[in-house]
Amino acid sequence: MKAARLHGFKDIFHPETEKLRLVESKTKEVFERFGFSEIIIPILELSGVYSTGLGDTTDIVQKEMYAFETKGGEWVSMRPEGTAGVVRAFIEHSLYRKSPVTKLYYSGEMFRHEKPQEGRQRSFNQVGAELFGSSDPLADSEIIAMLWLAITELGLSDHVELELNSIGKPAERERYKEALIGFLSPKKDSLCENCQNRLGTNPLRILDCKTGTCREVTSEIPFSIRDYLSEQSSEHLDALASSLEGKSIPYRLNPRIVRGLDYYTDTVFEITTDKLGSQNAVAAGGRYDLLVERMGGPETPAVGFAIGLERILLLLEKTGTRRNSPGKKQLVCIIHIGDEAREEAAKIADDLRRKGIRVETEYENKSLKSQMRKANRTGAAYSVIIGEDELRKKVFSLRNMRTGEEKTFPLKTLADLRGHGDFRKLL
RNA sequence: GUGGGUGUAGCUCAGCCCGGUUAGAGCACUUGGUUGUGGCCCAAGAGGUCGCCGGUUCAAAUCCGGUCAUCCACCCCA
Repeated sequence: MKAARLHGFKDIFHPETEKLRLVESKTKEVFERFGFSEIIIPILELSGVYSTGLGDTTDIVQKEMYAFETKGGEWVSMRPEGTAGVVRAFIEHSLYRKSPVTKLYYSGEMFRHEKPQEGRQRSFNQVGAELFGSSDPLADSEIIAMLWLAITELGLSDHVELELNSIGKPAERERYKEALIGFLSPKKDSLCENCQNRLGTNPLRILDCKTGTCREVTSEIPFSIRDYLSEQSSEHLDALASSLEGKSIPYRLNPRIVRGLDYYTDTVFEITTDKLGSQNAVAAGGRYDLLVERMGGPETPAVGFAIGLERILLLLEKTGTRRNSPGKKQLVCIIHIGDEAREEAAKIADDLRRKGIRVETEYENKSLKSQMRKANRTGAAYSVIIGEDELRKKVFSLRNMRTGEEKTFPLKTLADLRGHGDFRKLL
C-alpha cells in the first residue's frame, strides 16, 4: 500500500494550522459576544437528515455526498454542511422548549465530493451560526452584523462585499420562476448550453451565469424577484436593509443572488470577493423559516450562515492581511556535551517545562557547534549550555542568542526559576 | 460529468523542442573549516524507480501511445 491521501483532501501543517485555528477562534470569540454558544454535532448523520434538510434535488445531495451503508444497514452520510445537523439536534433535544430563542455556533470539517480546484477541496472547514425562534428582521440584522464584525476583525472588510437579496417564500419563488421561464424560453437559443438545461431544472441559476450572452439576455429581463415578493417578504427585506444602515453595515442589494440549498426563505446573503477566482463566496447564509418543520419539528423561524475557513485564509493571503498571532513562547535550548551532561540536560528540560517554559534539547550526543546551529535555526531566545566543565563546577552558561552575551550561573539558579520571564532578568 | 495545463531530489524548478558519457541548480539536511559556541562565508556528504506501463530506437528524462496523479477552468458551492 502506497502512502497517499485521497484526492481533494489536504494535510495541513504548521504554520497553516495555526492560521486556521486563529481565524476559527477569532470568529468564535465574536459569536460569543453576541450570546451564541457552541454546539458540537456528529460528522456522520443518517442520510435523510441531509436529503430532507437540504432538498433531495440539490446538487449537494444528488451528487456530492459521501454516503454509504453501515454494517447495521443504515444509510449514512458525512456532513456536507452544518445547518441540517444543528436543526436535527435542535429538534431532537427539544431546544425550542427551553427558551424562545436559541443561538448556536459550530465549527468543523465538511465533506463534498466535488472536483477540487482553487478554494474548493473535498474536505473543508466551516464555522457557522444559527439563530432559532425569531422571524423578526432584527434577527436577520443581528446575524449579519455578527458575520460582518467577524469579517471586520479579521481585517477583511475592505476586500469583500456583503450582497443581500430576498428569495421570498416558495410560492412567490414559483411564480417568479414561471415568469422567468416564460421570458427566457423564446430566447433559449442565445443561452449557453448549461442555461438551456437550467431552464428546465433551476431557472434561478441562469441569473448567476457568467457567460457573456447569458448576461446580455438576463440583463433585459424587465422584472426581478422583488416584483414577485409578497408584501410581507418585501417589508421584511426593507426593514432588514434599514436596520443594516442603522448599524453602518455596507451592503449591496443583488436580486440575482440564488442559494444552492432548498431550505432558504426570504433573506439570503453572501460575503463575496473578486480575489478568489470563481470561488467568490467566503461566507453565505440566510433565513430558513420552513426547515425546522420540514425536518419534523415545530414551526420555527431561523436564520444563519457559514464561513469557509480555507477561503478566508486564501483571502488573507492574497490581500496580504496579517493577523497578529499570539505567537509562540520564546524558546530555550539546552545544549549538552558528554553523556553525563546529556542526562542532566534532559532533567533540566523536564523541570523547566513543568514551569511553563518552552524548551528543546538534543536527544543524541552532537557537537556543540551543531547544537548551536540548531538553536539558532529554531529561533531560540536563550541557550543553556552544560558541558563537562560546567557540570564539575555545578554551573551552566546562559547565552542570549540575540545579543550573543554569555554568563555563568550556578545550576540551582534554574531550579529556582519560576517562568520564562526570569531568563530576561538573568541576561 | 466536460475542457486545458503539469508530473525530474524533502521543497521550488532547469534539462525535453534538436534522443547520446556517472541527470543538474537553489533552498533545506548532515559533517567539517584545530580540542566547547549559532547567524555570514567556504568545503565535503547524503538524498532521484526522471509518476507508472508499453512502443519506436543501437540508445529515451527527452519522441509516440496509454494510464494514474495533480492543478486550473466550467459546473456547483463556503
